[in-house]
Formats: sequence, structure tokens, C-alpha cells
Amino acid sequence: MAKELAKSYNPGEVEDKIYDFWVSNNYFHSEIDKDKKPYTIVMPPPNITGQLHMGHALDNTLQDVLIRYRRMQGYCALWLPGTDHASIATEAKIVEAMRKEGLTKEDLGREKFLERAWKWKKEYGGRICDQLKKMGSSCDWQRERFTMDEGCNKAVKEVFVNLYNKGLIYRGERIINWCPHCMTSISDAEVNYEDQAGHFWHLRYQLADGSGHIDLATTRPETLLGDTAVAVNPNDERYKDMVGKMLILPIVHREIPIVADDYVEMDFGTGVVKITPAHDPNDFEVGLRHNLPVINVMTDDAKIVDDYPKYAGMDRYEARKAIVADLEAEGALIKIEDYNHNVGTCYRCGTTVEPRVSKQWFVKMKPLAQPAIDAVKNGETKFVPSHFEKTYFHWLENIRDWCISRQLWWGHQIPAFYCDCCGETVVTKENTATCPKCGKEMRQDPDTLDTWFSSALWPFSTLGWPDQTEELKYFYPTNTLVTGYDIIPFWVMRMMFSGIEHTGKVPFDTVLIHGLVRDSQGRKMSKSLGNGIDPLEVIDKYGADALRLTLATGNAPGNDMRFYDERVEFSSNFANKLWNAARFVHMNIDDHNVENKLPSTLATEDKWIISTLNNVAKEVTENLDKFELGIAVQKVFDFIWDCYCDWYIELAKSRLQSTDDSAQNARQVLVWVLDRALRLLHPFMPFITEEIWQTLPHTGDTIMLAEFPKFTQELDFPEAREEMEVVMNGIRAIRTRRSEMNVPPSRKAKVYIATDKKTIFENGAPFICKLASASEVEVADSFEIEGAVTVVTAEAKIYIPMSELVDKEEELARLNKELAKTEKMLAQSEGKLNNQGFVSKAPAAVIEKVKGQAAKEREKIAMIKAAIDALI
RNA sequence: GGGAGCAUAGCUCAGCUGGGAGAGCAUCUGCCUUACAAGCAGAGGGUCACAGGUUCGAGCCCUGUUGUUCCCACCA
Repeated sequence: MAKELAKSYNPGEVEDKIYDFWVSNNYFHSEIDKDKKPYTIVMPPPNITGQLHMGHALDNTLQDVLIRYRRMQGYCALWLPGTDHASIATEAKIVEAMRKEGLTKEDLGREKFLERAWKWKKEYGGRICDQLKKMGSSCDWQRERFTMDEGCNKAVKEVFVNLYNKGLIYRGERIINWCPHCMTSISDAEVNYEDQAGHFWHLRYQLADGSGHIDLATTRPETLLGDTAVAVNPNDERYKDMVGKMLILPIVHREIPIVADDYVEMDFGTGVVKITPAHDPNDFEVGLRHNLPVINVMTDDAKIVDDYPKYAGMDRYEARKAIVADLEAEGALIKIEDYNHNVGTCYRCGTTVEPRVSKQWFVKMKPLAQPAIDAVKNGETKFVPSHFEKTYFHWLENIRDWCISRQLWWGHQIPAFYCDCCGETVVTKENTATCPKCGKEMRQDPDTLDTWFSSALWPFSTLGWPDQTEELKYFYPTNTLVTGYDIIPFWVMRMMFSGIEHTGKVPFDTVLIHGLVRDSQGRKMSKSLGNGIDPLEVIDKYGADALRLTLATGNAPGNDMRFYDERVEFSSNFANKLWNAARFVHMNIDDHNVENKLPSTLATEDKWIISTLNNVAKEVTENLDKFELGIAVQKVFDFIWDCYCDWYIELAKSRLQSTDDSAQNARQVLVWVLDRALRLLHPFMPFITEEIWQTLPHTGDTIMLAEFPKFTQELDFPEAREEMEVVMNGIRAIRTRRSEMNVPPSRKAKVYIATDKKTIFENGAPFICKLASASEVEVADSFEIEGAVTVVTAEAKIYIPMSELVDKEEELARLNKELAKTEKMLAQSEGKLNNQGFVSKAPAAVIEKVKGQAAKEREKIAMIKAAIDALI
């Protein structure tokens, strides 16, 4: 890599080159190493149909930070990537593409269709991985998996057969959510409810014996065709005598009974509900309780079935109009009312879901849910932040059986076989089956499994399960699962019960939950709003490091974040700042032979920066261990910008010009500290840190594998830090005062420092000259100076004789203001110290701190008073 | 209807187990000071939504109120 650094940082020139360097050296790959502790993250597999969006960018940034951090700490860190076949989403896209060619699934047939699908996978499945590479993701591409690859298929069959044999998978006629557009069943979790404007149609049904009528209202008159009862509450006095009587169903003219059921609320509407067991989940339950017939009135694409010739072939909304018209003609329609209600829609295509009775495969959830609840309750798996455990519990505690069959072709075909002769069912891992009764070839269930069925096995199927591979033994259970809160019910929960059921172990010890990335106005990014920000465009403009830093900063786990360009711009400014610091270091070391190690003699400022770094390393480690990534990166950021760039480099400048050892010492410290700072930053900004690190004197081949800095006692210099703080306080105070008086830095002035910490200020004199525009510094116990600007810190009274700038009155006012402020603070401190409760109950460290504050405040007050006296 | 989150500077947000309110952007002032004007040095700006409570001490813990967002359920 070039040693000559360009004037400003250009991520575009650097990032791809560095990524290739990492990949070609196989740094992302991890082999089992029994001498190391494993640290494993399995990537939530993005859909093969997908493009990288900000959600992925965030999710993968967090994962990469964690994995790089652990890798640098010496763990055998595995980040296993992969993609999801996303059955419904992918199939929908392919069908759509075919539609444009005038083709349907049926035209092609299953086999040809699947060929197309695999071709699609080949074409687009890799795209998202390439995009992840742009982000700098350090995943082990050699272990990349796909939810429909051979291994996953093996695991799926194993699980299906096991659960079937245990009676935890069954096939049955139940009411399920049906998407008439995707033409498949979908699970409860895949239904989105949205408010829609609709109507209430008030209807009148006549009693069969002619003794009266009953009024009711419905939002879905077309389902009337499938009504098999009308229900009232058993305690409803109004209808008590009618229960058990028969009604004539308008239009259809079928007789249906009036039943009594608690499900009906007396005070809603007329307290009467028409019951359509085939097309409403609640009605289905009522039907079961009262043994009502189930009459399906709709086809797969939500058209009326042939049994009703007048409406046959109409879609449900056409039929609604026709039926309402006929009801009116028959005198059964009393009135129409506007009404808003929640309607279930398909989470993939948005079509209104049609609840419908059909024969499907289900997973019995109750027995599986309990151990998954227990595992989180007893802390085997923790959520960060922990309040998401409530979401998790809520789902599992109220769970219903999981409908897992889908009327789709793209997916894992259900390993169940039927005998067309005798109706026998065989569930097997084999690809064919013969009927045990008739000996005939059996027909495999044409349906496929819910995508999430294979995703649920992802943490262990990717490591070789059901085979007891070395990988499985070493890397499983995995450590951290990183995902958004919106995916808890779909995925986290299902991985949990699957892991426990099939491997006997929880699949991960921590679930790190992040929020959504929203647009600058706080809206969800979505295709329909067109407000999505493409991470790849951001990378083109600002670089992947800047994007990563933006996503990792200023956000607490689980909280949504707003994304806007200014934030990325600021991040890229930081990259440039760091780049220039490195340029500065190079300017000073390139013509000298500089080793990357600490010199034997350290100046106070060297000890200060080293010790500060040392403590930052400690804190950052603690924060990362607690998954406080935002806080961690903020600390590294502040260290680099404030401590290293704004102070240490400036402090070092004068020394660097000398020709003796101190210059060489400063060079070594500059290099040594920069090296460690780069390491601390590397998990967050991998590209720029590698690029710079390679140009510095270093040992090892890549910063990726350099040790993550850790706190060491030998490098802790608290006294040096205090001394530097004293000097820096002085410098800051002088700067503030000069700035308030609008004195340009070019106008130097001699500075007199009255202090009892003479040595500290004498040592700091060069810095005061350099950084506080002093022409000369004189230090003594006290001075008698007329007409000087006075600056007071807790440790010193500083005079700057610039008499022409001094307005005695203003100066006095300023000092008095300062005095009042300090006295107020002292009063507070003393108040605490005089408070018996505080002294007896507060921890010793806090009491000491307050004592220290009080002492400083007293000193400062004395100094200000002396300054006032001197002025008068 | 049930549950959860949020409410801190003009804006967007941090604030770790309770121990003197922070950052960026924006605003204002002065600076091309031996890397960086994508920069440097400063300044102003906050009853931490409101009301109680616990505590020696509350932005942080508890209760309630208001506003807001989200999740779940859902009345036909």
C-alpha cells in the first residue's frame, strides 16, 4: 500500500482494494481452533429477491462490529453468511415476470418453473452478498449457505419427520388466512391489519315459522351464501325465545338455526351475528361448538363457487354488489351505514386476506412454546434491551398452531406422501414412498413449507445439523443474534423453540435488537413512499466507513433512528480528520527511522495521552461487552478527535522541531498511540483504519488480526493526567478570555502565572506559549501587576498585561460575576458536606469528590478575590 | 380493549448500576496557527413533558396525568 497519503481521504479508491486484500488472504475464514474460544454470529439471511436497504446496512454493521471486535480479542470468530429462498416473495416475483411474457405457472409446470426459480436464485442471490461486501462485512464466505441448499433440506426433512412422529405436526381442516393473489395460505404472523373504510349492511331475516324476524348487520354481505346459523348471546332476553328456531336465509332461502353463544356481545349492534364458519375465524369456532356445517363459497382466487349459479365466477367484491342489490330487491336490506374496520391484508402483496377453511399442515405450538419461554425466563438467552423479552413472551404465551403448508412451488416440498388408492399418509425423509397397505407408488404432497420453517433451523442447519459435525460441536450454540424488533415473532421465537427442541440447547445466548432506520422526517422507509435511501448510493458518495459510523453512532439498542445526509457527512468529516492526522504523523516520521514502540523516557504529555488511551480502551471494552456500541464508538471518536488531534498533536508540534531525543520520542509516541487508536476504531471503520495502519510501522499483516487494546496497569499515569489537566485548564481559560475580547492569535502577550503549582506550569510553559498565544510565560508565587487582564482557574491566577484592552469596570464586573458563580457552587458543595445524611450515607468516593470540589472552589474564590484587590 | 417505547438545547439524538446536564447540526465571534477551512479557538442556548412519592441526593427509581409512536387483539 502506498506510503504517500493523498491530501484528503478518498474512500472510493481504498475500499474495494482493501476488501480484496482481506478476502485473498482468507482473513474472514475461521477454522476450528480448540485453543481459542469460539464466538459465533449467524447472519439473518437476506432474501434472494432483495436489494440491500438501510435495515440490512444497520443490521450488518452491528454484526461486523461485534465479530471484528471479538476476532481482534483472539476469539475464533465466525460470522456465517447466507441467503433465504423467501418462497412467497420470490415466487411472486417470478410469476410476475412470467405474466409479462403471457405465461402462468401452470403453463410451465412445476419442474420448468423450479428451473426458472433456481436460475433466478443464481442470478440475483449473489447480488445482495456483493452489496454486503461493499459494507465491509467480514463474514466467512467459504461457509455461505442458502436456506434451500442440500444441507438445509436435509435438516428440514429431519425436523418435519421428527415432529410428525412426536405428534407435533398434524394435517387438518382449519380456518386459515388465504391470500387470493398469492394463491396460498399464510400464517397469522404474515397478516397485516389496516383500517379500511367500509359499510355496515343491516339485514332482516324472517323466521321460518312466520312468527317474526330478526335484524342483524354485516360488513361482508357476500359471505351470506355460506351462512349456516345466526348467533345471539345466551343471556340476551330479547332473543331468548328464539334460540333454537329456524330462520330463512335471504336469497339462498335455506333454513338456518338460531344458536346461543357467548362469543356474541349483546350491546354491539343488534346483538345478533350471522355465522359463516367457512370464512371467519370466530364463526368457525362458533360452528365447531354448535356442530354447524361449513360451506365454502369461494374459489382459490376469491370468486364465488359454481354452487351459486347466479354469482358463480364473480369475485368477492362484484358478488357483494350483486348480493346487496338482490337483498334490497327481496326487502331484506334495511339500511346501509358507513363503517371503518380493520381488514387483514397479505404482508407480501397487500391483498385483502380471505379467511377460509382448508386442509393444511400445522405445528402444534403449545408444547414447543413453553421451553422457549422458560429459556428466556431463566436467563439462558437474554434480550438486549431486555424489555423486548415482553414482546417475546407475549407472542409465545398467546400462540396458536402454526400453519406451515403453502400452496407454492418454490420452497421445501412437504415430505408427506399420500396413497390415492386407500388414502394412507406416509411422512418420510426419502424422496419416494410406497404405500404400506396397497404397495402402490405414493404421491408427494405438492405443497411447500413456510419459508420460516427452514429459517427457524438456520443457527444449526448451517453448522451441519442433523449430523453431529465438529463445526456444530464447536460453534453451536451461537453467541449473538442481531436483528430488528419487527422480526421477533417471525423468526427469533421460532429459532428458539426449534433450537431447544432439536438440539437441546438454545440457539444463541444474546439477542441484540435494533430499531428501524427511518427517513429524515421519521417515516418508515418504504417503496410506496419512495423515501428509501439506498445504502450503496451513500457508500458511493461518502464511503462505507462513514455509513457504518453513522449507523453505529448516537443510537441506543432497540430505538429507531433517523437517517439523513448531514449525519453521514459528519462521519466522513471524521474519516478525513483521521486521515489528516495520519498525514501529519507521516510528515514527521518518514525521514526518520521510527519504531512502533514506546520510548524509555516519557514526557508528561506522552504519559497523559498514553494513559488516556489506556483508560479509553478499558471503557470501550466494557461498553462493547454490554452491547453499548453507540457509546463505545463515541468514546473512540472523542479520543481521536479531541485528545489525539486537538491536543496531543498540538502539544507535540514544538517538540518535533527539536533535534534531540525528545523529538524522536514524540514520533514514537505519535505512532504508537495512533496505532492503538486505529485498532479501537477498526471494528467500526474497517477500511480507513486498515489503510492507515498499513502505512505505519507495524507488526502483523493486517489490523484485523492485531490485538484489541486492553487496559494495562503499567500504562496508567494518573498524576501525569492531572498535571496536564491543570495546564490545559490554564490554556483554555486564557483562550476563552482572549476570545471574549476578540484578540487575534497573532497578537501575542506575555503571561504571568501566580500559582503554588509552579513546576507544573513551568513544564507547561511551552504549551501555553504555543496554544494560548503567549509570547513568554513567567511563573511565581505571586505578582504585583497593574492593568492586566486577569484569568483565574482553580490552580492559578493568570495575568495578561494588555492594558489598552483593559476596561477596569468591565474587568471588575467579570470577576465579580465569576466570584458569585464560584461562591454559589461552593455553597452547594458545603451544603452537602454539612448534611449529616449525605456524609453518613453517600459512598466514600462521592464524598471525596465533593470535598475536592469544595477545596478547588475555595482556592478559586481566594484567587478571584486577590485579583479584585489587585485591580482596585 | 391489552402491552411496550418515547417526551432532554432551535433541530436530530446520546446520557452506563441514582452522585454537579452532553454531542452533532444550526446560530454568533475570532482565526489560512508547521495534517485537516470537510479545519482551529471560543460564545450563547435546557424548570431534563406535568404532578406527586422514595432517597442524604432523581434526567435516571415508583405512582398518576398529558402528548406521541409502535406492537398485539378486535364487535359481526
